[in-house]
Amino acid sequence: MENRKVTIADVAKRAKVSPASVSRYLNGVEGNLSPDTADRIRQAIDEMGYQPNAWARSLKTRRSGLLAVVAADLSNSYVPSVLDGIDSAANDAGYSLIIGNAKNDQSREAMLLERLHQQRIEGLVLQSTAEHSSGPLRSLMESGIPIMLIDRSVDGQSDLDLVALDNRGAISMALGHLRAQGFSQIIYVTDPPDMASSRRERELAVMASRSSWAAVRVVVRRDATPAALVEAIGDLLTDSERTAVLCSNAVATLYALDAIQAGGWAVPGELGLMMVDNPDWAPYVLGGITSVAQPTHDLGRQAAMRLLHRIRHPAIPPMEMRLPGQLIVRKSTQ
Amino acid sequence: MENRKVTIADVAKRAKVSPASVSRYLNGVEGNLSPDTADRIRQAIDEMGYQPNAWARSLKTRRSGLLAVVAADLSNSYVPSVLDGIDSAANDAGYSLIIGNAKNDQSREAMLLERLHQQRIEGLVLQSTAEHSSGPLRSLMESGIPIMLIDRSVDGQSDLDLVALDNRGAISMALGHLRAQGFSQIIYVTDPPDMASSRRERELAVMASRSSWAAVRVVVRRDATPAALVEAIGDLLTDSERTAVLCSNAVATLYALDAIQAGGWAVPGELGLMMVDNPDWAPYVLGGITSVAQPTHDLGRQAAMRLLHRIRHPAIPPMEMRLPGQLIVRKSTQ
DNA sequence: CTGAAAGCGCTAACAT
DNA sequence: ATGTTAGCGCTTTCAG
Repeated sequence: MENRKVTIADVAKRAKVSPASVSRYLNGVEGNLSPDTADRIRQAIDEMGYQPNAWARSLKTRRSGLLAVVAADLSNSYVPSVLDGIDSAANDAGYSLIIGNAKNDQSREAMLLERLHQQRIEGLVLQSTAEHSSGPLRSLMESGIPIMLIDRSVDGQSDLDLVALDNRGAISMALGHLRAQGFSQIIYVTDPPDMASSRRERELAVMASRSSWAAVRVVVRRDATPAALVEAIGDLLTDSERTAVLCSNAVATLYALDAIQAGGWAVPGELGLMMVDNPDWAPYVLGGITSVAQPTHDLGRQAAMRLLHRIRHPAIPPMEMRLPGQLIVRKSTQ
Repeated sequence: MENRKVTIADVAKRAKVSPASVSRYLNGVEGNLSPDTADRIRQAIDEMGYQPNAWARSLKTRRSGLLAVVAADLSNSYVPSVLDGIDSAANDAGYSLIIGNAKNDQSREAMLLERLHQQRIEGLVLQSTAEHSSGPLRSLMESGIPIMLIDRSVDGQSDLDLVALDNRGAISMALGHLRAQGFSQIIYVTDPPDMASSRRERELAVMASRSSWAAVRVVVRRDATPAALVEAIGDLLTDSERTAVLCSNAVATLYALDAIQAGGWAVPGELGLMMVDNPDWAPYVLGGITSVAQPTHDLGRQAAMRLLHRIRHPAIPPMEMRLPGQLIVRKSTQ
């Protein structure tokens, strides 16, 4: 049955009722239909392969059933996992999900946000590429479209909701574990912290620990050459102290693994290793890499649920939600 | 400026022109406007923070600017990579992307497809969970909505486009490499092949190789217990022949790594290992795992570009596009 | 319980 | 070059 242009009117004609009744049937309205008409309508719909047109409906009801996620970088394994959580909550509520990939480019992010605004999304989950709100983001806010920030904040303490890892807690958990394992020197490997509050928070927490425990010697940025990390590790290993590398996330860990392979150091014999994040390969590399797992799936789910709640109750004040990491001890620090 | 309900009519009034002129301005129509009116319109739009309403536009033009991707399982690392490719092509063409996650559940997939149909997507990229076309999928086809299958076919040689890895070629590449490296026994580890033609194609290619090279001794399904794999490997290792494990994808490899860790075998000393797929951790596990890389990003891009092409030219006949894998030799097979 | 009619915001003839 | 008008397909008063 060719349903290219089957409209509610066609169905109505076929069922010998008014378009209004078909609409009522479709929406299961209270003021019920007689069983007879309902039947005829159902039948007509089946026979004609009718599919309601969501645009027309949206135009009238001002609800699109569309949520959007704009991620900083799709190729970071953090994102798909969070996305999975968002998707499941969104779908349970009958929403579809539009996805945007900013590719770590602020102007691209801005363009995406503008497009989504025109698409009349009902809510947005944003892992922002920018420190400060762009024009399109503000425009979205002014239109009263609920926005949930994840992973990273925007404009510091803003008036937007935020769901993110408790970065300070995660770092202190990691450092605590390393200290307990007898490591007395730490090399912290991180991405350049600009543009991502989460990175900055982690790095700050690492630095702050120096006051209570003067063990952190080096912070290496991933924008340095790989050789720089090899050298940094090599330098510290001349000491007699036990040394560990702590990585700010999974991608930074791959970078560190490269250096460790190049340097030929034994883990955990000569060098400890752990990371924030718990990718699926963590148990299998070097016999298992100790991790502070982020509750990524749950984080996405929470964000989406909160967003959906806010869509229904716009008045509730924004809040910051910090999810705890979970220490998973493996061979690389034992 | 509160732009909740700024319409083209409001802008028109403010700019003292007709709605039609504003529309013309928005769409950069040929029959040009005088620089003066254009200016007034631009100004009015700025001042009022006007955002065109995509639904209304779609309703009229019958173009939604929406593409959809429905993936079998978002948590498989294959998907985000392909998605990235699709996203970049879609965005370049000004389309937004709706994403659906079937979670390996056919009925969930069917529900998603129906929702997308109502959303009036202009095209669909589908990694199907089902062997055969569901009602909603057929309905989509009958409505003339272009569909690109990726990774897996549906209904065998169907009348839908397909973009996928050249599985036979990939397997023969892998086997050829193993043979050249002196391995004389192969254990093939795969997911249960039901519901995914790609898995079946790979397994068939492995089995077919037996006629020319009687080296493949065991095929282990991931639905067996982990212990089964340990046992299978243990059994074969009593031989004096060189043995390798070949995994059908990254997830199966994690499973095999578990067994290898449990068995305590040295790679590549006692046991070779390689896989189809090249996840970001491949270089770092066991000193590097030999891979046949899938061109995932390119696969997504090709699929999206072909889809966009088909949207413009519905008449072109469907075709099957097979992308070659690429052998990346690492330590695990040397 | 059901129908008639008025739009939602936009575009595309058709006029002028 | 610009304005008028008639819908796109649906929901929703308001009557009956």
